[in-house]
Amino acid sequence: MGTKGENNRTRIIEAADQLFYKHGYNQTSFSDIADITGIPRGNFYYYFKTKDDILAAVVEARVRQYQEALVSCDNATDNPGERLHAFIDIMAGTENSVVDTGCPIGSLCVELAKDTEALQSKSREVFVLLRDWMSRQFEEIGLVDANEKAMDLLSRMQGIAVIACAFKDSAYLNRSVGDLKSWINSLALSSS
Amino acid sequence: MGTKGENNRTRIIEAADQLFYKHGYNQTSFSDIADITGIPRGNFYYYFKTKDDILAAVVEARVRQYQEALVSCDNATDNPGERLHAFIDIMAGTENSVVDTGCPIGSLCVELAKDTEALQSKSREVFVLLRDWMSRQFEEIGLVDANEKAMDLLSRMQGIAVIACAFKDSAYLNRSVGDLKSWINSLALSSS
DNA sequence: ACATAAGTCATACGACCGTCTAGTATTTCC
DNA sequence: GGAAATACTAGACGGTCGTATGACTTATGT
Repeated sequence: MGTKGENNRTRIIEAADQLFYKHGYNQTSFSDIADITGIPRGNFYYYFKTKDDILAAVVEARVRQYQEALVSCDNATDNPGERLHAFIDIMAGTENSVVDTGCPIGSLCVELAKDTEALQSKSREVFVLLRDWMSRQFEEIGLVDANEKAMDLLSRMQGIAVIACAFKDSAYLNRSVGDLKSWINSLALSSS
Repeated sequence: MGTKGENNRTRIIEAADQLFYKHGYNQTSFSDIADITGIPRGNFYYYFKTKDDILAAVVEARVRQYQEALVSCDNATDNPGERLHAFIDIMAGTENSVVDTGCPIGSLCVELAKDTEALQSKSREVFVLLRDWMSRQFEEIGLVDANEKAMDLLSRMQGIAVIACAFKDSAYLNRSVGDLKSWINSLALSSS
């Protein structure tokens, strides 16, 4: 495949990524993507056979992107608690987007839970990546129920995103991010 | 307005309520509602001028329904902690639906956050009702930050719903409901 | 009883959806 | 330098969407 082909493909994925987040998967049309990229609507079929294929490519791009983010959390410090803090700060850093539109991962999963099972399990892949990484951090802290704590952390972050978005309340988001970090600190203390 | 007219109107709202939950607002068409109710699609315009009007009616119906549920929580016991437990049990009682489709309130709010502001603030009304009621319970417990605790409880319930739904994990939901009740108990203890 | 309104219905509109195809450029390689 | 493969384009298809309208039927009030 030539460079131009790869380039167009990538631009479609990037535009779709934004739009799936800002307007949802079902509410994003090929025309919307065409308007942003300048690539005519009719020839998306050349790059992707179906809209579902675009979703799969977007999810795979997000997985790669979060993998990189987790690596930089890993490199930032040797302390697993601080690593988790660093990850939480990623969400806090996108405060405005979260309040406007919710969590990109969570909102996609919830939307696709109302669609086909195939789309749903695809969208779950990002959550699985995060959960496994979080579980590894809690393990390193020394918790026996690391996997459960990972689910809890994921859950609390999702709850914060939903409520901050529903109430358009960034003050709540910031307070809760602080609470979350304190919770992690208390877990680290109690296991040492 | 005659009784037959009211009857059809109500049947439309009830069918829309189900469908907005199971398939989402945007993914529910007038045809879908027509198929369930048997009322011809073209005919909806008589009862509701726009689709947004149907949403407003559905949200108002949900507010009334939750108001009744909260009254029955109020009547069940004088202990505010137990009242909160009773409310949590409502979610636990719909376990299968939550795992399949998520929280009816939260998923609607997140979906409509990607639409117009008008739809968004309408859908928020249910959350406001619950938050205020929860806040009153925490006040009665004796907490000075009752409103913040109400937001936290709402948030944790939403997080549980999102994660249980995304991972299709009802075991996680049940464990977390238990954790939530313990958390409420510990709040009640620490303030007495 | 009859006029007026409320309720019901079938049909159609224009717009947009995701998908597909037939054809045109462009590159690759013998 | 010409053929074969690859990259790209534009237009059109059948379908469904939310909305609107005009006519028909039933109920209401006098």
